[in-house]
Amino acid sequence: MNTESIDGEGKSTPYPQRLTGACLHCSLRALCIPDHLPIDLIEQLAAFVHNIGPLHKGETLIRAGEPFRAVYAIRSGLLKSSVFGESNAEHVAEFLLPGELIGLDAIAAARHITQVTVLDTAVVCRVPYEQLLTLSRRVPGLERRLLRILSAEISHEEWFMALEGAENRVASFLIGFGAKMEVRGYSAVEFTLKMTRRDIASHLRIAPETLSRVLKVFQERGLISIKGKKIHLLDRFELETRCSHPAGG
Amino acid sequence: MNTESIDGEGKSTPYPQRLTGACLHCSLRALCIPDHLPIDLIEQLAAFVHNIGPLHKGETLIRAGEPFRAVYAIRSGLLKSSVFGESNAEHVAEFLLPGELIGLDAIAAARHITQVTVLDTAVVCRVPYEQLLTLSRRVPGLERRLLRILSAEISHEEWFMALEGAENRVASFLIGFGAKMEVRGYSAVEFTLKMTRRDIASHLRIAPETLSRVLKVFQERGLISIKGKKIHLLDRFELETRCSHPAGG
DNA sequence: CGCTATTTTGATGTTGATCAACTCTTGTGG
DNA sequence: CCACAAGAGTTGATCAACATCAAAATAGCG
Repeated sequence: MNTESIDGEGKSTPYPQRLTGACLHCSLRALCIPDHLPIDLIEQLAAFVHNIGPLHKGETLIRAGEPFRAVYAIRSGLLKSSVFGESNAEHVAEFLLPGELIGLDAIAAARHITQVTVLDTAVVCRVPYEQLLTLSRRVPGLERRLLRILSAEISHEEWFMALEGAENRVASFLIGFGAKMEVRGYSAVEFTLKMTRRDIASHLRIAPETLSRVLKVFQERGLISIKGKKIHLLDRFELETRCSHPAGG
Repeated sequence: MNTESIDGEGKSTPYPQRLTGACLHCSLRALCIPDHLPIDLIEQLAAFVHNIGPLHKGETLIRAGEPFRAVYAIRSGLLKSSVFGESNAEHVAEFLLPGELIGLDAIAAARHITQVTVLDTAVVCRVPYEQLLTLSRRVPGLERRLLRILSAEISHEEWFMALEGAENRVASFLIGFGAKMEVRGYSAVEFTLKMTRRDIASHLRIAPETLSRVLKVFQERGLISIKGKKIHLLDRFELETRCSHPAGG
C-alpha cells in the first residue's frame, strides 16, 4: 500500500485540450460545483481543473496535517475521510461518493485535519482553492454553492449526532446511503456497501461486532436482506421511522 | 417563558444614525464578520445590521423549522442551539458566545434545523442573509470569512466526534470553553459555566449524573476545583492530554 | 424564608465493547 | 483450478461504562 499522499503530486493529468468541456459534459455536473453556470464560466472552471487517477484501493489522496491547497471533486469510486484520535485510533468521518467535494473542512486551519483514503478505484478532479475562490468572485452562484455544501454538512452532522442507540444509527446509515445512491441514479433500496464493515462501524461509532448483530436483527425482522456486501432494504418505511429524516450517510 | 420566536419580529432596534459606526466600534469586531475590512465597507455592513435585545433567559431567538432569513452575531450573553431528535428529546448542539455567528447551518435547507434559546441575557445583531451575500460579492474577505467559519465548525465537529469516553468529553469541554473565554479576554482557567449541568451533559451526550460524577472525580484528582457554577482549571496540562487539541467547546 | 428547580449521591440495570473462536471470502502462486 | 494464506465477517460469552431510577442536598428566586 502506498504511503505517499497524492495531493499536489505528479500523478495528476491535466485535461487535454479537446476535453476542455470536461466539466460541461460531466455526468455529475448537477451534483458538483458548477450546477447551472453559463457555459463560458464552466469552461473557465474546467481550465484549471485537473483529472487525477485512477486511484486504487488503499492509496491516500490527502494525508492528515498536510497544507490545504485544493479541493477535490469525486468523479467515480469510493473514498473515506478519517480523523485520528488519541492513541491514533481511526474514526471514519464520512464516505465520499461521486459528485461530492473533499477538503472544504480544511479551509479554516489551512491544513487538512482529515485523511482521505481510496476504498474503491476512483477518479477525482483537483480544483486549486485559490483559483476557485478567484473565479467565485465573478460567479455569485458558485460562492453560494460552497456555503451551501458546508452548511449541509454541518446540519447533517448536527442531526446525526442527535441519534442514540446502535439500531437507529445503522438504520440512518442505510437510509442515508440509499438516498445518496438514488440521487446518483441507482436504486435507493438495493445497493452494495463496498466499504468494510469495520469502516462502517467506525463511522457509526459502534463496534464492528455490534454492527454485524444489528444487521442480523434487521434481517430477522424482515427490514433488510443481506448477501455479503449487497444490501436490500425491504421495509424502508420502518427504517425511516427509526431516524425520521430524509437523507444522510 | 416566551413561546414566540424573535427572528424577524418587531423586537429589533435599528441602529440610530449616530451609531452608524456600531460595527466599527464594536469590541467584538475582530471576532465577528468584518474583521479587517476597510472602514467604508464596515459602514455599509453596519447599515443593515439591526440590534436585537436584550433577550432574557428562556426566550427563543430562532425556532426549529423556521425559514432562514438572517444570521445573528452575538454581542453579549449566552445562548444554546439545540436539535430535537426522536421522541422530541433535546440535544444541545453548541453553546453560543459573544462574537459567534448563529444560523449559517440553515443555508442549505433554507430553514433552521436548530432551535436557538437564550441562556443568559443577551444582545445580538441581526444580519439579513441576502444583504450579507450581496455585500460579500464586493468584499472577497467577507466571503472567505463565512467559508472559514463554517469550515472551522465542521472540523471541530469531526474532531470532537473522535473523542470517546465521558472523561475525555468533559475534559475537552472544559479546555475548549476556557480557550473561548481566553479569546474574549477572560481567564482560560477560571470561569463560570452559566448554563445548566443538564445542558452541558446534553451537549456532551452523557447523562447529567455522569457529568456530575466526572466533575467530582476531576476535583478529587486535583485537576479542577468547583464552586457551584464557577470552575477553576488547576491542571490544564493534564486535561489537555485527555483531548490533545487546542480549542473547542 | 419557603418554594421550586437544579445538582449531587447512591443503587441498579442495560447497552454495547471487548475478548476469543470460528467461518467465510478474497486473492495469490503453484 | 486448487491449495493456502490473510483478511473480513460472524457468533458467543463476558465485562465495563454509562444510563436510569430514586432520593437527598443544595442553590436560586420570589
